[in-house]
Amino acid sequence: MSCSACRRRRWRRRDFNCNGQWSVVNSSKLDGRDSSQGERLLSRKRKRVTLRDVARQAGVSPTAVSFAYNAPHQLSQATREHILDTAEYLGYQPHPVARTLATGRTNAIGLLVPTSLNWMLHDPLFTHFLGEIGAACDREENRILLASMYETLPRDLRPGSEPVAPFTWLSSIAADGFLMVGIDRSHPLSEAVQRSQRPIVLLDSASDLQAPTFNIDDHGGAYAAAQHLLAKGHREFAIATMAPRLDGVVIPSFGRRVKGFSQAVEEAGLPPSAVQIVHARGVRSAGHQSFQNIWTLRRRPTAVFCVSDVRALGILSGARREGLSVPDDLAVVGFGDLPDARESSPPLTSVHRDMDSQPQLAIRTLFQLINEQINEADIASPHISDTRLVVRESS
Amino acid sequence: MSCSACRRRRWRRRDFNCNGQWSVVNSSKLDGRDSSQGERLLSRKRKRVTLRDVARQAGVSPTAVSFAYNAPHQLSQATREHILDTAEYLGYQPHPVARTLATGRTNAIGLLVPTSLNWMLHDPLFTHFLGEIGAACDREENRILLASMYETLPRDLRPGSEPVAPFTWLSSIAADGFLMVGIDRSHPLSEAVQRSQRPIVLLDSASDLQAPTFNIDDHGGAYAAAQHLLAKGHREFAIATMAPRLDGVVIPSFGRRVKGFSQAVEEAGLPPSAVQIVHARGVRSAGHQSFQNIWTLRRRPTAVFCVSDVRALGILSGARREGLSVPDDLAVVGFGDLPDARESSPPLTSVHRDMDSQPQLAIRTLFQLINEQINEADIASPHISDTRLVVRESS
DNA sequence: CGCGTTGACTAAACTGTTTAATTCGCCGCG
DNA sequence: CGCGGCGAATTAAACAGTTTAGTCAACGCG
Repeated sequence: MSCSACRRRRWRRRDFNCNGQWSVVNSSKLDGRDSSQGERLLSRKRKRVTLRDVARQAGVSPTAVSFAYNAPHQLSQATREHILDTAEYLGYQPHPVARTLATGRTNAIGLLVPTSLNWMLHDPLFTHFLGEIGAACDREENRILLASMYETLPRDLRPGSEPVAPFTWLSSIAADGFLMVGIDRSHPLSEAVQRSQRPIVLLDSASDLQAPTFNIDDHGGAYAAAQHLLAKGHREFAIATMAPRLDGVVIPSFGRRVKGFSQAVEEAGLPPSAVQIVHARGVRSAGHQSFQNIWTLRRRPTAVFCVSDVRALGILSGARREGLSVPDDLAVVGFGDLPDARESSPPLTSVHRDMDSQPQLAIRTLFQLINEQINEADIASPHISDTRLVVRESS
Repeated sequence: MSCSACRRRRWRRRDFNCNGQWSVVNSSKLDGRDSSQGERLLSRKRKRVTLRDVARQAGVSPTAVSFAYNAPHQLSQATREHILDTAEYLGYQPHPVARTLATGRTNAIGLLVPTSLNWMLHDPLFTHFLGEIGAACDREENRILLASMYETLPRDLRPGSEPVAPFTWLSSIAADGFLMVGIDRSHPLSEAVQRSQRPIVLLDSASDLQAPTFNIDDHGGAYAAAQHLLAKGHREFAIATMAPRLDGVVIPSFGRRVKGFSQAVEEAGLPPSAVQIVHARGVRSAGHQSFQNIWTLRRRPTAVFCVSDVRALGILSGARREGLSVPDDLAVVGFGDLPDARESSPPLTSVHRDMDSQPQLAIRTLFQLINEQINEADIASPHISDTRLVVRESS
């Protein structure tokens, strides 16, 4: 356990003797740990061990310590080991933030969502995206910084507490690039994010930002759903969607779906009143709420189109609870074709979208932008992937 | 649009004239934006506008610029507005990392998981936790930094690529505190995290760390499940759990559940061979896999206990696909009592755990530690909340 | 008139790393 | 013996903010 470097070289700092020091360390390792824990409980503010402390103790320059970790070939083997030993002895922990400041890399990507985190994380589609993004981050040894843009909405859109200023908000997001999911062009923060000069990729959004965009054919999928229901003879429809601006958040893909469905109905020669739109906030709970709203409409629809599968599944279970028969009393069509849609009773008719490759493409593009392997200009945008209706027993 | 401050006061820097400057800005605002975008496409490395640039341009000290944002009352109204105008004009964006370095706050909490992010994010229980944590972060205006400890596992545990050194790993996690979920004491990184001197809270873990721990009564819940099945007359059991160390990760709560179940069976006087353990990797897919594994056992069990509900639900659908009757051909009991457990067909018997208050308590404790409102020593630990068996039709 | 106070603002130190440029000694070579 | 080159380690300058301890002038007051 003696420090080989010390035998071969005299370090500047005379009072540091490897052999002596190490014998002390070895004998009191456990006690040392315990006592430091005690101190820690007394005061968290204990001065942190910095790279400079290690350098001083080891009798080398700070640069040498940095090299010991980041550029081993710049140092002789002996010095390197001596430094690492010293660092271990002092309990040195590098400061992530300082390192980031100097290198310019945070090794994190910012995942920005328009709603509250709570809301988004209860949406199975989003958590599925998160899984795909996680897989990519696993590969790149990056982290996900999950941040909600909800707090920054002005007071009139989001009743409640004061909005967080874009300045304050952005200046606390340390990420190398941003993946924005479900962002509408009306969002007051999107321009600020763009100005931050970091790479951005958009997913399921509507935006004027100069950034690669990955969407799906919301309009076409919803249009097909309406055609299907019209062919089945339905003439009275409901669309179940999110509370519009009630929470201040606009999810653009939902809007496109509503438009697509309505357009098909209109083109079939039916009056606009044939489509009634019901709103419900929440995610998981929105289904039940939506069902109530539909069932208490004066003109009861015979078919309901939901902007997401979670809502549709909730309506199914609401209908079951009410003793209704799906599809005879009410036909239900969802959007997204979650795995659960196949397993529900009855199995849910839904607009299928590719849940995997779209986010994969987006996150890969983001990493390529961050690593400067590609240029924004190289990307044909927006990238729109197909949707198709999968008919099952619920319609 | 003229700068009121300029009218009242002469700024040191003579070549900055608010009125003149502003007229230029106004007339070329769009062009300016466009050309800057062009530049940006050419080189991302364009020098960033710093606080010092703003100070120079505005003819004030850097301190004043900082005050303009962070301590407005220290400055006269006029100066403050002048600075903000100048900052806006230059397109100043504060640097999150520099700010963090100086203040010592990242406004992010590190959520550390033992598996790959991909794995964890497909687990509905975990994403539910994530939702609760997200809600707390919404309130505290914090972000979630999602980081996987999987990469740091040594090669012999995790075949594949080289492990990331704890040093490197930790030095890229910029968080004010850590919430660790499902961490086993055997994990090589947990000690390193503790040494980072930042607050830690553990959830569903097994650990020697000096940190508040929030667990549930895994052993008791599994024990009750076994008793229930024994009372129903079952004598041949299977336990469906995760691949043990095959992916190198040990989830301690799963282990406790296996132990609890086995112990009850043993205490009933049955031989150890009455409990066969089947392993499956994956999360969502693990259910189907588990079912296959169970159904091909030489001695077929009549009842299966799953360490999680996802697995149990997968087994249900596997059995359905095979044309089996649950519970007649195979009784199924899950653990966790997810909302989906009530909706499955047949509804799933499961060990109920409180999914909400446990993570809420954990995250609240973490924020209190970070804000130094409480001390580690104040917390009675480990905190263990009750579980209870909810019997439904699957058993 | 001298003294203490207040308001507005600044200089300098501080946060903890990385990295480009440089020095220093040593070795081999012409 | 001088010189080029090399390996090892150092110096100093970033990185981009915050914060402490002031300075300085104006002001009120006894």
